[in-house]
Amino acid sequence: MKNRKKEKALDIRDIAKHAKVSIATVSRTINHVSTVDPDLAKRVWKAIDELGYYPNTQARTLVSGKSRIFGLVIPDITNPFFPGIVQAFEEIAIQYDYEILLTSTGNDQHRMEKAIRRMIERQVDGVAIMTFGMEEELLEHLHFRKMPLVFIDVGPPLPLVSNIRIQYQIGVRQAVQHLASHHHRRIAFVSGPPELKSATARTLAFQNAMAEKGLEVPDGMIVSGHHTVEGGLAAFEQLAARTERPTAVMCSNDVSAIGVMRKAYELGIQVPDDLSVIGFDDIHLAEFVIPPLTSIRMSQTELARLAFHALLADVERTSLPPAGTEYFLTTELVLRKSTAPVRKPAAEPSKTHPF
Amino acid sequence: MKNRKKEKALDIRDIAKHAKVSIATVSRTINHVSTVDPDLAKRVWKAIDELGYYPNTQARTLVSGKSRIFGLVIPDITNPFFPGIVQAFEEIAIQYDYEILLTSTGNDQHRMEKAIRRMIERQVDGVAIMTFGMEEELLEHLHFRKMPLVFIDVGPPLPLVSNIRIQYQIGVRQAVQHLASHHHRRIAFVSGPPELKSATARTLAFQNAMAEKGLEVPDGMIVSGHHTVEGGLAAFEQLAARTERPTAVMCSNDVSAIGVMRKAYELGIQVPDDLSVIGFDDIHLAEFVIPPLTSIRMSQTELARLAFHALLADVERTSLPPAGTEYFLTTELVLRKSTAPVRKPAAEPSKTHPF
DNA sequence: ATTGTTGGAGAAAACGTTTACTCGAAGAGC
DNA sequence: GCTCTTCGAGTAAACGTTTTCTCCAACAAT
Repeated sequence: MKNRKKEKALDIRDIAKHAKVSIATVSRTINHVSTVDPDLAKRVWKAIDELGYYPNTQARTLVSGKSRIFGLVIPDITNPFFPGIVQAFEEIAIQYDYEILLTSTGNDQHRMEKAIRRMIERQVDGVAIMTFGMEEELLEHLHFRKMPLVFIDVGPPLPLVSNIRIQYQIGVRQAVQHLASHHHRRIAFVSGPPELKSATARTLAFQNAMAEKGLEVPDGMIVSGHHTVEGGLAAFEQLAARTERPTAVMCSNDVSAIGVMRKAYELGIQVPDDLSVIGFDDIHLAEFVIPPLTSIRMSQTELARLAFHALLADVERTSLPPAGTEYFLTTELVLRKSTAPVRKPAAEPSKTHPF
Repeated sequence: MKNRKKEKALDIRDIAKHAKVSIATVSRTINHVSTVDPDLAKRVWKAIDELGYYPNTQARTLVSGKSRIFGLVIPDITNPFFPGIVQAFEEIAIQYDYEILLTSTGNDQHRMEKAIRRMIERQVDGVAIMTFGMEEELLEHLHFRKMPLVFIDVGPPLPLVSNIRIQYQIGVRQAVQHLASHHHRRIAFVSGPPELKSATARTLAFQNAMAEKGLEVPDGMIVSGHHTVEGGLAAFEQLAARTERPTAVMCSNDVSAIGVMRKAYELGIQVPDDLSVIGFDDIHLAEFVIPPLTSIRMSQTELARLAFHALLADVERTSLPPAGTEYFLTTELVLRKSTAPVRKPAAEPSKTHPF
């Protein structure tokens, strides 16, 4: 009869009894309410320590209505860009005593919906979404529950949701400028998956920048790399088969850039001498691939920081700025060794080290 | 007076009222208890759907005592090996309706303890730990609460905790054999952080394999790469400065191998012609770096699967195997292009493409 | 017909907290 | 010295579920 499955974990009541105070006092002590007598508090802490008590967050959440959990939805944890963000997000969350419920959707609409549903059921206090493509109905549910929301990159223009807008145009313009100044004219673009809004935004930025420079983008010079290494591989294979091969290719993210570099290498095309490559995201590894990859950088730390604070501002309504704010994140070109001036087509094969 | 902060989310009571049944029936319906009348169940589901009800997991957990959350502790999410595991773990967790509380400790003892504490407070049903170095006291708390535990790689030999033992010796032996058959004698090892048990286990496996082959490992031929690119960089710089430079280097993980390849490149040392490099982990990217990295593979999917099932077996005591089981995961060498036969030291510089 | 069984639905008691609310003691003002 | 505040601790009522228990109806067996 006394033999339950588990020994039944320690209660706030056990602490109260042991410290000879009421449970309310224990609760107040734990929550650092100032009105509790220092002597009593000391007794409580002592009891907590001696007995090895851990408060039950679930019970806490149930009554307080705040779970101190933020959901974080990313498309693909396997793409090194996102772990960087997750890490930064976690670091700041810990500081503020928040927990993260992470989910990697693989760009799958259905999994994303499941994830959001689970997050609601777990009573998250808010969710940051890095991947767009969400059903109206789900969004309505979220909205109906007044769930604090922040969309990173490209979100829907809804009244109360915050957005972090990444200013692609800046970095892309710098990149095109850089390439153009090195006499590149035939510049290809390896885009992301077409259903991903942030990918199409990057593509658009590229097209605009090219137009600004008066450069043409012939048909077939924009091809999807699906934001994966394999995608990059396939994309460049396609590009390389053209009669008029591009002298430079910009990629919608770094891992697909790694893919095109690799395919170029396989085909005996030297980067950067025969082909300039520019990535996007500036993942940590970009600096260390061979040759080091020139990339368009956006700060993962800053992105995470903005997202977290947007959420926080929304849940603690007191602090500014209000929900529905737009935040902006700039991008910039960081030059490394994967680009070079365009060469005369008929030149002899290059020597060895590109740097 | 009626104006609460939020509209107060839907209740199980609202559903009961709307479907004209008792809350017990609603609960039973949701939990698929077979005894509920199909007609009533239909009414309940209809109400749930119409009203857009999401059950409150926190309340559920509170009474049932099961949170359906597993903690997952990894050392560094920034190292691509771990995202692979996280992804596999998440996939299988979702299948079983479990949630993951992920934490990346950065090999920091203190952060790890905090993480574990938070996990206990969140009432996780078990935790998988991929990084060892834990205070006795914390372990005792865990043990005291009968928390299901699985250590991945190198865990403490405790009665009721499961362990997944990775059989390094196999892959390492293959690697040394491979190198030896290509006439390498001076083989260096870039190890991981010395405080990481799994890193020292790999180092030990290397030493044993070398001894088996009758190969010497002179002082200074084992140097720490800290399992990071930067560490690999520094490690090889040190190695390259030796009068007797190694002709091959094995690394305790892939990212440090990427570091040594990069440093070699900087120094004008060709991989694989002048230097053979073998990594460890076989991350996805290993196949795509230049040259493709030969590595010692262990299946991330399998690792995650084993860990999850170990935990699951422990929480649902019915199913075998029991808690405290040891699982084994093999490793194997996967050959790519970063190794080659040792060359005569005085040979001329290599041509260009290694493959 | 009467009594047992069975099966399924509802009532009510947990689960471990926070948070009004209550209440007594101590200090201030007259 | 008496009432009026103020302050801090304890009591009790939530929070949204699951789950045990109770109860009633229906059906089987005598």
